[in-house]
Amino acid sequence: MSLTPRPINVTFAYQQVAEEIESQILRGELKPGDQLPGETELAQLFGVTRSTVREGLRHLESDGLVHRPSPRRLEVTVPQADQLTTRAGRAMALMKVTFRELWEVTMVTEPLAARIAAERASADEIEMLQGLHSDLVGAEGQMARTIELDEAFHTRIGEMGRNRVLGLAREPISLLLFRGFAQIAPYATQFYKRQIEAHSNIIAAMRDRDCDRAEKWARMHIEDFWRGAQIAGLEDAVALNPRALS
Amino acid sequence: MSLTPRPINVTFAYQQVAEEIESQILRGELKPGDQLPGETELAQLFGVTRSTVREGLRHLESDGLVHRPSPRRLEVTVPQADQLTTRAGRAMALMKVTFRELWEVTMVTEPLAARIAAERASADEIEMLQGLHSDLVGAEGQMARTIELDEAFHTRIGEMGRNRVLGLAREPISLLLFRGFAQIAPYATQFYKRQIEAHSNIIAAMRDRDCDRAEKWARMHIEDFWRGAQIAGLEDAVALNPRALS
DNA sequence: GAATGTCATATTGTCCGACACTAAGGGGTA
DNA sequence: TACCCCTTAGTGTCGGACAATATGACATTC
Repeated sequence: MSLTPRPINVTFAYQQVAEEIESQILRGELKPGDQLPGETELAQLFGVTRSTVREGLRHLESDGLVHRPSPRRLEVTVPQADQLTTRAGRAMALMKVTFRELWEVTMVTEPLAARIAAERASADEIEMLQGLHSDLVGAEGQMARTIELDEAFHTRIGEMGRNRVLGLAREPISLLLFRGFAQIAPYATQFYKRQIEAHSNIIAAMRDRDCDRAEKWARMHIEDFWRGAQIAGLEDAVALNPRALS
Repeated sequence: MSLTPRPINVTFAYQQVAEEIESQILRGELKPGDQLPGETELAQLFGVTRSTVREGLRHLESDGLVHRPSPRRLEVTVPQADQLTTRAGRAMALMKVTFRELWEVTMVTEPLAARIAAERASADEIEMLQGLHSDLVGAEGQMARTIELDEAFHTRIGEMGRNRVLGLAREPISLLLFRGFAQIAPYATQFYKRQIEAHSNIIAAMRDRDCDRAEKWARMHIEDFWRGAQIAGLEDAVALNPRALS
């Protein structure tokens, strides 16, 4: 006879506190913006000590489900995108993902981002993107600034399609991938120029609301990046931790 | 004159504890698997109380950077995929993303997953996938089980391409999207049959190592899903919280 | 009346000390 | 060696304490 291996897990008090509050948030009984009672009150509500409540709150805080605008206010909130980005990026860095893995996914996300951005971006947004691009052109030679602006360029496109799911999915990936720029540039002299050209073409396509063209140029842009990575011999190199730069 | 709005942030002791340990992990000084000192020792190391250390540890624990195999062991670990999935899924549910957003991204991730799976999966893995599919066929009529198996089918394909970045990116999305199955099936009678057919064709293409065909069928599969969603009027409906089912 | 300044209060961040429970390792026995 | 018992250290939880300070109420000034 086989005993079903159900991993029994003792749930400690602080976990139960966190789970209970989390559950109420997910069930919609607590809505983002709602303010929670003080720690002392929560403690007697749950029948535990304040220390225990605090540990549970740290958990929720780190999950991004609650946050403190000021030390005295504790309110429910929806997890912030940048928090998720940080976490996912950290995880990918720690699991030592390769540039190949990052690139394969980027090959489909960036073209999609460009396509829906071309379809939905406002004229103002396109102009802002043009501004960003101009800054990038002006920053030639300054590696750190170039990377920063390149990232910003792609992030903006990712936001312009008004698809939050895509935004969430592509951000940590592109952040890690485009950091590779620094390692590629020295090897491929034409590289920089072609990146600039691709950016220009993407913006032009967006101005014309030509989704197909925007998508195509984005794809070529990322393909180009890969060629650079190959020249630099980075295909199966481990992507750097974004944190390492800041 | 404009005052630069520098958001002053006091960092509390428990945050500093967490940040210090986190930083050492990210810098590689602490490697996954390493065991950390006890709370009491950490407390005197950092010059704070045990309570303070504990709050910091809860933070790291929730981040998935450390975990306790048993209450007595505290070791460094790389964030687990399912943890990230849960978090991202929760976030998307709370920000009330629509099926359209989920679908748009899925339209590029699943074809990619099928393509690289067809290229890299072992014969055994393809057989296991076939097994999963057979179970799915056998589960006709049982909605909950059908959804569960459908999710598993897609997850497996996502893993078979051996691209962890894709795995991380697509999992929370597909989880949320395929839950919509339950809402679609009642409206579209042909729907179920066509999903089954698509799955079969994907497996067949994988057997032939025909990447293009696998990709094509995956795309058609997801397009089909969208047609179903349109019939059910779900395009801009908010995706359900996965938690709501469990 | 609006803006500014003062003050009392409640709540947080941190500390200390304590205790029950149990996982882990040590030593003894078969 | 393999098994069992026992000691011990470390965790989870508790209760209480205190300084610092955000907050809202109130008083003052223009």
